[in-house]
Amino acid sequence: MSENTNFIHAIIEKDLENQTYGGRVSTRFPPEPNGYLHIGHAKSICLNFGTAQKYNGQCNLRFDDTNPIKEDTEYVDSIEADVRWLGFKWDNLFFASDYFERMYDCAVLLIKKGKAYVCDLTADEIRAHRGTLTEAGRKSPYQDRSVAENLDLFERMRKGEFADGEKVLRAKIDMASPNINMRDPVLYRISHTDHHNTGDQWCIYPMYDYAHPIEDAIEKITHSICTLEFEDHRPLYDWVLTELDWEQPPQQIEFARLNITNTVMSKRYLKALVDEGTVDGWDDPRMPTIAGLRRRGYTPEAIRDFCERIGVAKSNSTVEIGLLEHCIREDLQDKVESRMVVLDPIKVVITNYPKDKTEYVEIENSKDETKGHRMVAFSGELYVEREDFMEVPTKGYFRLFPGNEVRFKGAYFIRCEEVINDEQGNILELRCTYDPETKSGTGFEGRKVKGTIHWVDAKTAVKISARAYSYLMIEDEKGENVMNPDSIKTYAAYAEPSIAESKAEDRFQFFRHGYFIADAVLTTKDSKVFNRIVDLKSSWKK
RNA sequence: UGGGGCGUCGCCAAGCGGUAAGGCACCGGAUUUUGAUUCCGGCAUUCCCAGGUUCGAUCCCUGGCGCCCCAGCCA
Repeated sequence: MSENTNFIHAIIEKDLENQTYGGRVSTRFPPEPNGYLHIGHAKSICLNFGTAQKYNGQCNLRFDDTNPIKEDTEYVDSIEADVRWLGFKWDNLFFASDYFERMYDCAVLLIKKGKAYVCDLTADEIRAHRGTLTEAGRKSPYQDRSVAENLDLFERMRKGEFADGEKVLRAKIDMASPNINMRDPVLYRISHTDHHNTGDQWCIYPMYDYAHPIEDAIEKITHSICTLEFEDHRPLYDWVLTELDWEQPPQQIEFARLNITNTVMSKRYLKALVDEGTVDGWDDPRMPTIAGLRRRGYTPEAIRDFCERIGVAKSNSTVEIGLLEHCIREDLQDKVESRMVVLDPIKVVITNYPKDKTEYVEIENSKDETKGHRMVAFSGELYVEREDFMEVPTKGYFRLFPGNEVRFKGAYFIRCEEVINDEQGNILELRCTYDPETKSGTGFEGRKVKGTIHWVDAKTAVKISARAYSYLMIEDEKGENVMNPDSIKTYAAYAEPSIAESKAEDRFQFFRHGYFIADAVLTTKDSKVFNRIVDLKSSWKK
């Protein structure tokens, strides 16, 4: 699959060479089901599944559902669908919550070893005892409880004898550690909350730092790949597995999470956009979610290619959104057909074309000859793109302007003879003439024109409401991402009739507008000039 | 001046002591029935800075500087 290698592959190859895990490679993608997956997760998905594939290993999809307050089955369903859509198959699907009993047993073991204790301090008190970045913490007054008492208390915690926040189970490590994560971290908290998977079976839930290494170990994961912010947690990850005497413990490896210009990746922020109704939902085409990108017309291939190109390293970086756009253009380039759509129309009347006549001209569906041709209606009344005409051309402009002749794609040379304006000077229509000699395909060589433009026949065109999407976020003067007030634009557009026959997943290329898919659509050729995505959904579907 | 990371072209990113890959962007030029695509060509004497070791350093050492992360009973 991938040609590129990264530092994680290097670690794995060394482990393979040393037979660290008996030649096994096993990874996992462990999302918490508290939101939809976004492009940042795609990087992790491609890394984990891709790495497993590369070394003939295994990769599990595991829901890290240890905090019932934030989790929901809606999210697990969407996550499964998105991973599958991206083109990956998990070897096993697990829920961290399925290991709760086993985790409980491990906690009991730690207590028996004198490595964990029940603490009655309140959250605030624990914080106060933890010390600061530069000062050591103080030990909890409950740190020296007997094993028997801890065992009893922990069991009663599980039985529901205490209220939320009344007690926690803590690891007994080192309150003076320069690494704050090692200052007797909380292992279990009490939360009388129903869990999406275990219902009301539990009222104590394990913390990430305690649960994750056990989850990995149970699944015999060899390389537990996560993001940079967990680097400081690694000593705790290792501590848990060491105290539990796990053989061939997995190793945690961290990489830099993905940042993209003009894009906010924070799940908290994205959820707020959805909850406040700022966007239509998690799958709004402007969202950086997998579901949003899918509606916007992105293909799994393009997203995977993007993840391959950005690489994997440990330095914080921000990839330009242009690279993602390049990937979708390149992918669609040779697998999609072209259609003519005029987003912002100007009427063109061809004065010397026979009244009431309609002829059909042949236009190729793609540069790829195997995709065939179609017949498109052409008559004396047409629409062309407003930006394909300039009443007063700038230097170098070679599309339509008074006195200039251009080719109408697949049809004739057309010359603009006259501009009809209203009192305000707005262009109402263009009076043009055509030259019958110049019909496409006849081999006319008499003269050349510099420009070719697309058009749509006025009588047969279907009227569509096209939605054009721009970036959801833009940078302000300080370089901070802020909401783009013009992230969406609607056009009363015209399209050739064949568009109306396309299906929800069909994608097309619009001349000079980029690409679109039926249910959403498209990205543009040049994001600086034609930065739009067209959503045809609302219009032609009904 | 607690600890953990990171600093190679505008943006990503290889490189791991032997004399700076690749991609995106950008700039030329050729083809072109859409100023697109395709196609050729250009684009870091230099790797955060300063010393040192070495025949030789982006890679090793020392000292600076800059940026990111950590004080949730979130993940």
